Amino acid sequence: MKVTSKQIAEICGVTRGTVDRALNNRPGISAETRQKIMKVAEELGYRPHFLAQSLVKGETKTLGIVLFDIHNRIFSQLFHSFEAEARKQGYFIYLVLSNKDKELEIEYINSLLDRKVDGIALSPINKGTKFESFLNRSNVPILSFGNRLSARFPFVWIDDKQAIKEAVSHIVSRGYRTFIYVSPPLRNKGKENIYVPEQRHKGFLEACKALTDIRYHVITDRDYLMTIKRLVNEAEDKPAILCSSDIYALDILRFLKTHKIRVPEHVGVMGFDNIDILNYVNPPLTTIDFNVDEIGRRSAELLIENIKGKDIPLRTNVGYTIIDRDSL
Amino acid sequence: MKVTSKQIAEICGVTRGTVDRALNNRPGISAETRQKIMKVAEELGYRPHFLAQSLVKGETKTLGIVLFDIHNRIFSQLFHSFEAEARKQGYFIYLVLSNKDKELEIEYINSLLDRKVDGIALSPINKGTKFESFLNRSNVPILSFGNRLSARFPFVWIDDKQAIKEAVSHIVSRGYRTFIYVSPPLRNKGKENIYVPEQRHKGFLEACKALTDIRYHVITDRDYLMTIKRLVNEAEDKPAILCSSDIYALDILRFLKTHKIRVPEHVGVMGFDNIDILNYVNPPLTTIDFNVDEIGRRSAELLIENIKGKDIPLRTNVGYTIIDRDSL
DNA sequence: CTGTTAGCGCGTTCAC
DNA sequence: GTGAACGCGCTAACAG
Repeated sequence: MKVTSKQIAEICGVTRGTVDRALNNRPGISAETRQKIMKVAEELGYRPHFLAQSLVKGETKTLGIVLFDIHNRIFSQLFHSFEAEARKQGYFIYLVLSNKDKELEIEYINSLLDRKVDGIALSPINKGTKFESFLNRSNVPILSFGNRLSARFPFVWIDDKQAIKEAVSHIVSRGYRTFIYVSPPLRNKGKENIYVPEQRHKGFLEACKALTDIRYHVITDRDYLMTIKRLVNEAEDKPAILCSSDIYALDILRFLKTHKIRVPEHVGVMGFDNIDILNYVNPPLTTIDFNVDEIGRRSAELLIENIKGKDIPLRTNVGYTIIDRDSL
Repeated sequence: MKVTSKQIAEICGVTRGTVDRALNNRPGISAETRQKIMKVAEELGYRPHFLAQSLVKGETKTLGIVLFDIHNRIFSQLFHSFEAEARKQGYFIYLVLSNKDKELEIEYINSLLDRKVDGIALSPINKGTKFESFLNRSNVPILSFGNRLSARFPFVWIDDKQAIKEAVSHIVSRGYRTFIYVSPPLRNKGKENIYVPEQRHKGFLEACKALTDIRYHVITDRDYLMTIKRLVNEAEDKPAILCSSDIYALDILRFLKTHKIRVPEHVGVMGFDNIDILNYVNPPLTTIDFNVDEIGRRSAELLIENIKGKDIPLRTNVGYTIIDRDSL
């Protein structure tokens, strides 16, 4: 079943060196013996032993990708385009899921390194200098997306801060003057890598502070729905609820519906991410779309370039667009 | 940076054989030298070279999983539990996406075999004896889910046929007598592996034929929405639309809403799969839930058992439940 | 042109 | 207890 180059050598009455020259069409071999070897190899269905090749070449043509969440559509979509691009270039992918477990993430990265991946793409949940020096010791190219590490690691994502600012402008242009901003908890700031929600939050604050005649609230509670209800009731004019991700917006839309609060008549809602299920939601949600496929593709592309020794940009932003629908 | 057992041997003034005995705590070594070696290994941050180990051991502790679709929530969820179980047992996963491309699927499987994975979990898009003899030549355990191969390959899934039959009973118990069944195209039957839609379709037909005083239509067109509209208009009594998957149901709900056809007042709708986004849809969709996590977990578990030489069942069904909501 | 040799890093007999 | 030697399957540099 498993035929080796040694066997082919014996059958052809030559040595493995010669077989190798034929198989990898290298110079220094007569057309005649080459043909013969190729024919035998073909007949026997010879396939090189990838591990043995990797061992001697020092490269595995394998990438590791570490995600903290696969249920989030963004990441499964991102994986899809990452994998497609990597495959085109002959790379296979180990996909590992850290589930936002910081220790597991480190354990996984160690295992990937043990397995000699040529590079790692990472949506990190760890942060800080200790973690980064751990990464630096690895000696393989590492690229990040989603949450960011320090400027030393190439990062592919969108400009969250700017995007939120534009969202605020957009909402203001719709006539709103009262904002409710919904974000995941931000208190783990020191411990966990929550770059994305932080950036979006900062963007929101900066946008508001640059405006006059604006009221705004930031909600980061776990049971944010009750807080929202209270704020909506207390509001003097029609408020806009800006969500740091569509998932919150969906939850809120459902909640408002059960409480007979109408969107956009009584309150405006805007999301972020444009996850595909928005197609089936009512009312159609205004949100921010960004090119996830591009993030995946570029990440693979850049990581591989880096593996091949090229310098790559430390920051790559992909585009985004406000998708104007009926919830504002 | 990369420290080998050879280096440790030199430092400790012993040979690699001895180092190996210490590292893999095997007998035949004095406690003293063992301690010394372990200490040095620790200090140098020694990590065994996984490829070299794999090469000599003949196992890679790596599984391949081939999916034809990652955008389908079912599969990303399935991967999640598959990976978690595999990880517990020390396996890493190559995730490859065939995108329903039959040739790509074969190419991928070949590459996985080249890379000496210990086993493959497959949601096949190919079918037939030729494909299966190709798989058989591989000599590694192969397990399937989703679409099925012949009885020679272990299969982990649900009993689609029985589930649909129960769905029909459920709908009948709600008083419906007219059915519209929506399925993906079935004409590729000979070429492509469409086991799941076939089984569900068969189940539907069998259920209907066992009943009297029942009218039913099966729709497999690409633009099924127009057909549905026509059928709903022509129906003498209130029809139930049974969908072979939730995605159709969502599309249909949206379509009906834009045409002012009310659910369930004018027409009933039922889905299949209970994808998580149903939480945000209105009206809440009646559907069939099945234990996807269990499929992923069991698949990994069984595949690994098989790798270890155990016999495993050729068919494993996980449970399902009808989720009764408000669309019927 | 082809054969020989020496690794890649590790596991596993054998002797001593 | 420890060392020496061979093999996993392949690549590559050096002779001839």
